[in-house]
Amino acid sequence: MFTRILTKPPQQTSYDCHVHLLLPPPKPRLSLPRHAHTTAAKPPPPPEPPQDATIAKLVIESDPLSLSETLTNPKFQWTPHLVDSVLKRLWNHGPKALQFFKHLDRHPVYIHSSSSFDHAIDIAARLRDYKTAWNLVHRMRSIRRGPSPRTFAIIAERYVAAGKAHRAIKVFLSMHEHGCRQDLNSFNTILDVLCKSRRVEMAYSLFKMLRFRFKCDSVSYNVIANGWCLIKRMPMALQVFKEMVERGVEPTLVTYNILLKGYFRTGQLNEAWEFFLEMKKRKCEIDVVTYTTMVHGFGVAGEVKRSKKVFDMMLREGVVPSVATYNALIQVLCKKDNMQNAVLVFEEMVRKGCVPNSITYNVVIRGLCHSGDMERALEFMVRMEENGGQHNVQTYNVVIRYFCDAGEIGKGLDMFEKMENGSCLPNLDTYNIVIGAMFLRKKSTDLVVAGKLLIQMVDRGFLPRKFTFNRVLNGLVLTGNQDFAKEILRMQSRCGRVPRCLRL
DNA sequence: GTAGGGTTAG
Repeated sequence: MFTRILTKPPQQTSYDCHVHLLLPPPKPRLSLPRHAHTTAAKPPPPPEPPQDATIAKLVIESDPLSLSETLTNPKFQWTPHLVDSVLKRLWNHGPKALQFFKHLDRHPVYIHSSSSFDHAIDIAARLRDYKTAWNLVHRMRSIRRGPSPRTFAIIAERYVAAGKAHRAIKVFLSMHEHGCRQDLNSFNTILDVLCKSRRVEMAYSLFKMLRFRFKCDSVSYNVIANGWCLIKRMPMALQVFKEMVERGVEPTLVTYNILLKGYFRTGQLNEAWEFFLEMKKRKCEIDVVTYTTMVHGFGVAGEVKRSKKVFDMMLREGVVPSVATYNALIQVLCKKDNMQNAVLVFEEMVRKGCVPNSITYNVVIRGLCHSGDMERALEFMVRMEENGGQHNVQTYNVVIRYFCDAGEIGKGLDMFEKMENGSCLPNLDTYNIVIGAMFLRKKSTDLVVAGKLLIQMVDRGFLPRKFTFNRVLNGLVLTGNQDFAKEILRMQSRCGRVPRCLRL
């Protein structure tokens, strides 16, 4: 059945309206106004200062060869903040982001700030282009803009994420060779990077090896205890807590909150409650984080009543709920109660003057999508924008996913298209969702779109999984698109570890 | 931006 449909010749279908999106990028539409050519009689009004979104779009659409010239146009008033914003906008188009950074680095007057260097290094390392990353480190040193401990934390984090935890530790140990001092803060940071990436054993060994050299403090112990909690090894977390007390380092409220969260993570609700009571008994100054942990912990475990009780207790005790507290409660109601109540709490927080953030909106939108109410989900998307919250990639991913799951592929693709226009670039998840959806309708033309999306994502510095490549290749071969399949096969062999497009 | 709470699905 499947192959019979797919071997039919491609037909013109309604989705063709989306295809233009996936064709080679259009010629730059954003050209600079040419005031120089206007008659001298009336000087034109001063042009609007270019915003980061406009610049990001310009960078994406412009030819790399003319980019340098474009960026040196005196119209652009470069500031570190503007450059950082543009880099953030281009986060999901790493090669273009680096192109932008490198071209602007040749600007006759403007000099990149250390924070822009850090962003660029982060982007290069995320693309696993370590050569570029280190070149940038040397460049920033040569113009005395760093590198800072922050720079090394970024590089270490990227190495760990790429499965190179040992390189990360080497980076930390060699910081001083790059003119950056090792201190307790940077030690705590490397421990945290390892722990957050679940390399807790390694962090603990490093900690035991160097704890006297750096005179470890409560932060170091908290980082390690939190690491054990993250991988649900409460006995180890408690042991670290014990060691801490034995060595005369005073546990803080942060320590208690970490352990409390650990009990919830491991599903030990009674222990969590006992621990909370103990905290109260010891006159520990319980704060909003403690309560948020409880509201979330009980709620996601299905104990909605207890979750609400804790929320009320918090109000009685005069602790003011934060956005995170409301987000926790709303999420709990979305998942374990019903959407009416979740929306009621949303309205209540607004009434009380607590401003919902993008996480709040995304939680509500996801809940509405999940309950099948796409219409209200879209209403909340509008509301989000009206209240100054920009849709982020998570917002789009949720809505696109649910449209596709509901079989409304066209609406999903419309949303995907809207993202590009609204200056929110798709990330790896988005591509996986949309490419996956191209197999649902069993249409031969959908597979061509899948192929084009695959090429686009590689161009933008994402490495698709082997599974994705094979799936698209098989689909194209089965539908008689041999030539296109060959093109994708060539791309696959080219893209290896570092995408070709990175070589500037 | 040295540590703790809130967005991912099945």
